[in-house]
Amino acid sequence: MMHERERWQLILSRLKERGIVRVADLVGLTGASVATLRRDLAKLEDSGQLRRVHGGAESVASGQTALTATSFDASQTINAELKRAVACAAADLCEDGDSIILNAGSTTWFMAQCLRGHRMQVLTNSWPIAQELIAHSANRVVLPGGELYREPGIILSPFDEDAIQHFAASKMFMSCYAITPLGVIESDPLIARAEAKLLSRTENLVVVADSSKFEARGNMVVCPLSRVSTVVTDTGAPPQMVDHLRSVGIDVVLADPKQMKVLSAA
Amino acid sequence: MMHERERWQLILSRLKERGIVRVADLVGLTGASVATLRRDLAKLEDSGQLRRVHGGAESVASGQTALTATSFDASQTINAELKRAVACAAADLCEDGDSIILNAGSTTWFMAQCLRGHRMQVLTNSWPIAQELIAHSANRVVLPGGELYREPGIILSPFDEDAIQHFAASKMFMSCYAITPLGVIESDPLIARAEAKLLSRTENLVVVADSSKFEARGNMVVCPLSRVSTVVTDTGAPPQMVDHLRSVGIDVVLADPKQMKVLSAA
DNA sequence: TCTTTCTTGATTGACTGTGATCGTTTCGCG
DNA sequence: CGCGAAACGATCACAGTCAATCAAGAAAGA
Repeated sequence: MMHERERWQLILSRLKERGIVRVADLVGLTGASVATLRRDLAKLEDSGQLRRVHGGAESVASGQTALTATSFDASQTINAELKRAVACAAADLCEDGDSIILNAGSTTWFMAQCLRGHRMQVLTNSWPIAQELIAHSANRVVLPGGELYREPGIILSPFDEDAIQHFAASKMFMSCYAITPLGVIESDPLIARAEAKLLSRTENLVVVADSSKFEARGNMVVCPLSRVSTVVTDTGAPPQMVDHLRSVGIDVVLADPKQMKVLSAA
Repeated sequence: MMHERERWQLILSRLKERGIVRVADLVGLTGASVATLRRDLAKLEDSGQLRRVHGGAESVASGQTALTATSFDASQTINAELKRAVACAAADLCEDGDSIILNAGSTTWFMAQCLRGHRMQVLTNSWPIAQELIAHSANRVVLPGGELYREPGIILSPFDEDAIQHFAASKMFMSCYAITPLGVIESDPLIARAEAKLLSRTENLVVVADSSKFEARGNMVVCPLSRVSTVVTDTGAPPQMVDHLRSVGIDVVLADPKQMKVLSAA
């Protein structure tokens, strides 16, 4: 006999994977009866952890917010090796005593893991990054005000007044949806706005983007390339794109995922 | 025969491995009787090290960091029963759709646990409360901007500009250091200031304070009693203090820790 | 040694979660 | 539009679990 909470965990994890579950599937998955599973779904809906639909339940995240951002755990698995290498190389650009900004993103989250030994001031609008830094590093953490969106773990605010207007950073490390000759691209207007707001607190923008980010996609331009000081990517980046970036005066750092260390810096 | 502490260690380590333990499992694991193990679980829950559920107990930090555990171990052990009763009674004052404020405090943290079924907007400057609400409830969470202080898990900012200036709450629930005829008392000036700032976003102040909070101590007055609408405390509160609060027009709710439900409301 | 206190284990009645069975509602297809 | 199949909510009986109580044993102190 499986415990109630175990079933809940199982249901929620399955829901996270697929976005929707059917009661019949859950019967096979948990071994419980349909009546019990219906009760489970009712309770989980009461506590807001899913939304029931006819035939099963769907993830509450998909319909709850207007954000198009993907769930954090999901994006974490895509190109994890590349992102880790890029994050590691970016972390090498930091020094103790710096004040830096990390926007919400999987690459910056990997970067936060590389900052365990550092002692800096870090401004971030990402809940998981703040969590990582507070729990496992000596860095000071500053947060912007706003609503905490559950599923992407991002703090967003529609207002301009904010305590972070008093924050001055030596560098901002920005993870993005894509980077093209038009500039740094995001897919969601609210997120783009939040990143632009963070960007106003520094003059030095370091874009961290693994080589898959050089495809043109997305539609919200956060800032033009002229605003970018440095791009940290991996050795798989398209050479003509690297050349172009360098031709407009951007430092490009290429991290080798095999060696997990910096190979070249323009 | 196994010693009490050995069992506790065993229970907690098992809880760390899996996210959940059943009483029946523990019988086989420790050799003790179910009655003893129930008592163990009750004690461990009182000290905040796990959460009892029907059939056993689950990890209090499912997917969370050690932050909540470390920051609340100290205050959680003090009057946990009273605080839980007070928190539960205070949660009954909330309705779905409300916008409320919870300041950082152990009583308000217990209260957050009572809000699992609710659907409200909650503004809080407490990291562990935000964590609890995001992970286990359907409530929306709003955070003020500022620095996140590690050990108490509080977000503080020396500046006035903040996105929360756009927040309007129907109620604020305030946990405090003490409450005296002079008003609501805190021990730290920075915390007092943060609470005063939160307080400015609502007209309705509900102070949640177990009966031990009526001793005069501390030195920072957050606000006078005239600002207080309601006090939620337990049946152990000094009668003359209850009378005095009522004489100045404050609603007093007395929660009975034995029955875990509201007995009287003035 | 005797007493006091604490811990333990068994018993009781009440409660909760579970699964099966109803009748009803909803969905999908012709 | 109407029909059948599937899904749903309500209800009931059963099993497992819970809190309270009491008695027995162990540990600590006088």
